Amino acid sequence: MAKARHSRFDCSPGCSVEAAIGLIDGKWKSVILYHLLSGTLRFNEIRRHIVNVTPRMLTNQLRELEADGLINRKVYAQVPPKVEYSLSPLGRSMESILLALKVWGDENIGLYGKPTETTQRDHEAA
Amino acid sequence: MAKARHSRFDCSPGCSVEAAIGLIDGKWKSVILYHLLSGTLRFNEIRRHIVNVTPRMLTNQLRELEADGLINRKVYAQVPPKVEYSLSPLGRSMESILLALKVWGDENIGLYGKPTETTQRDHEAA
DNA sequence: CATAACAGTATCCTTTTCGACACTATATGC
DNA sequence: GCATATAGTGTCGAAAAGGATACTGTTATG
Repeated sequence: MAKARHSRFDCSPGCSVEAAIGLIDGKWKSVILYHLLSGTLRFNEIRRHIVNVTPRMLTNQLRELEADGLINRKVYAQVPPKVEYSLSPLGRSMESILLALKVWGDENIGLYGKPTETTQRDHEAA
Repeated sequence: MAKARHSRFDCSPGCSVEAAIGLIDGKWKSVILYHLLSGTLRFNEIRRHIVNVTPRMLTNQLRELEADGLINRKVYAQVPPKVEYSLSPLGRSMESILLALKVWGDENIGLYGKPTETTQRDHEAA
């Protein structure tokens, strides 16, 4: 977001759904938020939690989350630098959504990133 | 999805969150699913619900949703053609997520597509 | 003296996404 | 005989997103 991929809000009434996911799409945003649910983290701590994220992308995603008011960034005037990221109250208010996504994902998604065949059969059978 | 923008699943344990939103990101997917919550719709009915979507994009998004097993596509051997789209059981299982996104969006997002100032203050005040 | 840790930047490049626009075939209604 | 509705497809191009790699300055540690 912040440069709004989902930015046409004249599509009532589904638009608020779009707008909401617009804030958490972007390759790494939801994972970042998910990890911050457990508490404040420093830049490199997040990096270690999320393998494969480059510093450039991490900065980028964190800045967008901050711009959207979902996280707080606290800089300590130290050297070497210390920067802490934490959920803002607004970010915290997404907790139930993030947890719902996690539960759904755990139940329905295989390691290859697609709903599993068996899952689909389970649902068909139901 | 289907060509997996969110496709690195070695990032345990937040990866299932990513995987789940990976299925519903893509410019129009969540809105489509949201509208299908109310029942089966034909191609042009969806088009009318979602202003601004081009037929090309709508086809594209519907095919990906179908490939991911979230919706069913039923073609009637008629002319002029008749094609009905409906949620699969797997798609239906996302209902609570979609509704949660809608509620959150309604509460926190202004018409410009960003969290409202007042909303952020409300949360700060809380 | 050299190295590691911190929190990033800068530059370049490729891939993906999205939108505009034109076009298809057939049957029905006027 | 012409327009309209159906459910799309095809091509093109612009813009955005994302990845690779190298680099910054300072301090503590060995």
